[in-house]
Amino acid sequence: MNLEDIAKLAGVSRSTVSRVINNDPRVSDRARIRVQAVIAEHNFHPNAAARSLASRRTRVIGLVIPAIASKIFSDPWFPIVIQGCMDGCQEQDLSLMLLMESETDPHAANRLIERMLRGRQLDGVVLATSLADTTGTRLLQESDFPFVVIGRTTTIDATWVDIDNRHAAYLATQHLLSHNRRKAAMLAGPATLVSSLDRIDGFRAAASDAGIPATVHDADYDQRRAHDIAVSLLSGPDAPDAIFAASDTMAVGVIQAARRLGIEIPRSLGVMGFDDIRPDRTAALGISNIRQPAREEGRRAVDLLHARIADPAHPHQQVWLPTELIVRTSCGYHNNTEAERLDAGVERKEVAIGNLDVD
Amino acid sequence: MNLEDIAKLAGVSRSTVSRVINNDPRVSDRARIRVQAVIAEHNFHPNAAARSLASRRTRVIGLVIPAIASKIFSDPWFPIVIQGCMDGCQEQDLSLMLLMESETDPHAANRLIERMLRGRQLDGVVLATSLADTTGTRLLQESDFPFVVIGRTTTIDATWVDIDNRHAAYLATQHLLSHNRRKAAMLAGPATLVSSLDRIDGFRAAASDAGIPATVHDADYDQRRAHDIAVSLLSGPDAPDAIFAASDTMAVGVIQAARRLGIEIPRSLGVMGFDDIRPDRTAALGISNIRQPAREEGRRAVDLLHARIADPAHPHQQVWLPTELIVRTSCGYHNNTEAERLDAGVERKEVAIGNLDVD
DNA sequence: TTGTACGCGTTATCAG
DNA sequence: CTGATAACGCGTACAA
Repeated sequence: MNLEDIAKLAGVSRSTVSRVINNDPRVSDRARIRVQAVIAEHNFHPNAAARSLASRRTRVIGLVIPAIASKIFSDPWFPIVIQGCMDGCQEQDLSLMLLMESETDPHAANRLIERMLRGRQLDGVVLATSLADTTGTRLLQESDFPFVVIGRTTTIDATWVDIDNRHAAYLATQHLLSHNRRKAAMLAGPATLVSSLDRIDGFRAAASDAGIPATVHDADYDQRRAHDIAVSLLSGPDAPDAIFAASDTMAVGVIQAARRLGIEIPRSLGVMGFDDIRPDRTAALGISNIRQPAREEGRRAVDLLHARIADPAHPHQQVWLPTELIVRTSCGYHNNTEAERLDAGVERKEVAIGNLDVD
Repeated sequence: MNLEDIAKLAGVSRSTVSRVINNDPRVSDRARIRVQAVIAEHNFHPNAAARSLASRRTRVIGLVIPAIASKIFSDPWFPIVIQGCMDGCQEQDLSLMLLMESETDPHAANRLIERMLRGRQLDGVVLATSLADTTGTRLLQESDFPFVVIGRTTTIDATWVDIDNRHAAYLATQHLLSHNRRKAAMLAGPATLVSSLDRIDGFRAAASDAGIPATVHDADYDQRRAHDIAVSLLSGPDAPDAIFAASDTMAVGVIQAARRLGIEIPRSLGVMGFDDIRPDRTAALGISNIRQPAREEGRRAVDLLHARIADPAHPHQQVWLPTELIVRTSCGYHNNTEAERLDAGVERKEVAIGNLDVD
């Protein structure tokens, strides 16, 4: 069943049917109604391939997941971003294709992308995370292929959506150090991500402004590595009494380490997290952190991409999404009101008692 | 740039170029080499839409995520399955499209799928989880549209890949009850999933065979709900001394509850989990559980689908993937060797017994 | 082994 | 507002 068949049944030409399907206003109500009836009756759906062959549009966009993110895949952030992208696609009536770099063969990714681009399978792509190394992005840019990055770009002009990681990390660190801490450490994500660098930046600036010595350690967004590094730091000489983990996952690792070593949180050690993707968990552990609108990041990225596909000549847009400092108890108790609520053991919204159940 | 252009440059006809691209053996080496050179030189990639319009194949498959799974999305199982599907696609040179049911509008999903099917965007779909209610699947079946389910089907004949949830749950429960327990409870996933029902089945059978009273409670794969239910059970009269959580996430909720109530694990309470997607976490908490090959489930599903697309007439295939009982410490200490290792605080490998190789 | 010619199902252009 | 008709880029019988 195709346009021609529908046209015959409705007693009109193929063109008219096409116009009805594409909501072209130049159709009489009479014809439109007849055609719509036939379409509904036969549950007709136009052939996508023929459509995109003729229109040069596929209404499919890709979500490119860098190999590094495949670790992050087990991190809660990523699935939520996917969900956000799907939200956006649903709103814009687009389809979402998943493109993942192979962990083994780094070239496979570029070949895949190239095939997608030049084969015109996709109208555009969302890059799931902004990499410090933008050689991959260059290909897209030179081909004038529409793309949007989740995370700001540093070396090229592009359309992106991001949170202000530097500022957020600054505020987080400021809060972390607000209880007479002497020495700070940060467990950071991989330096290949712009977001990691920004968070490190914010941390360093805040520590410096507070006049507190600080060190940074790459824990690769891994709970276990965070745990191990924390154990090593906390049991070594001149141990830090404040640790900023660049993700909640890593913060949990720190808490596990503290427990193992019998270090009391927040009295002897302040811990700050990042993400708050699963508030139930972080709340249960009392982890103070920065809340990041992961789902909204995905949604907005798709929005921006859709706009960019519609008008590739439009200047690049940059969107900052807000974050929120969530104060719980892992950095210290902050006022009487809170302490009272805690003592009363009432249903604590964002406030948790010092009972740090390990994840 | 298209086939015609390449043909001209190579001094052959369009057909020959097409043959080269599709690895048709009926091409002279001389022509093949010339064509391949031109293709490489111009970095040519055939237009996907034109290809699928002519060949009636898209080389794209869909991964259908039921609305219920959107909660599961934050559960580690799901992202890993996606990864597995991508592995499979990479091997078979397919693309993966994500189809998610809307959480709000249940009909939107069917419309989406219908559009995909009848619009011939997809060669087939993988259904991410087997639902007890198969009305959605009927549509696919009646349309003779190739599909594979992750999770066995109960009311229809279909191709699927699954683990033996019932048997695994039976063994898990058996192990859980192997330390003089008096009363068992299970925190189950939603009854809309076949896997939930199977696990409940296995649990009930094992408890019954052991002559131990047992209750089942729906905790919806949610850590918080599991925690709350566990608190209520454990602080009520006639509290259970053995709890089987149908996911590790829920097991963590139980452990949190036990901690809060000062109940010692495993002495006063045995806890059993399921999944072992993140062995680092479960190992850190000492959770005994069933290990499920999530990534492999995704990969195999794609394999099966690919085969089914190639030969739709082939009888349905059913694949059982093996699980593994992972014994840690949350159900009790099992022998001196292990107890010693634990006391010595050495790195405990996991001890696996009853290795269930089914397949 | 190679080339010709037609068909795949739409969209888009243009004349009416 | 409507209907021919020409692309769109490729696969594939069929003929050579």
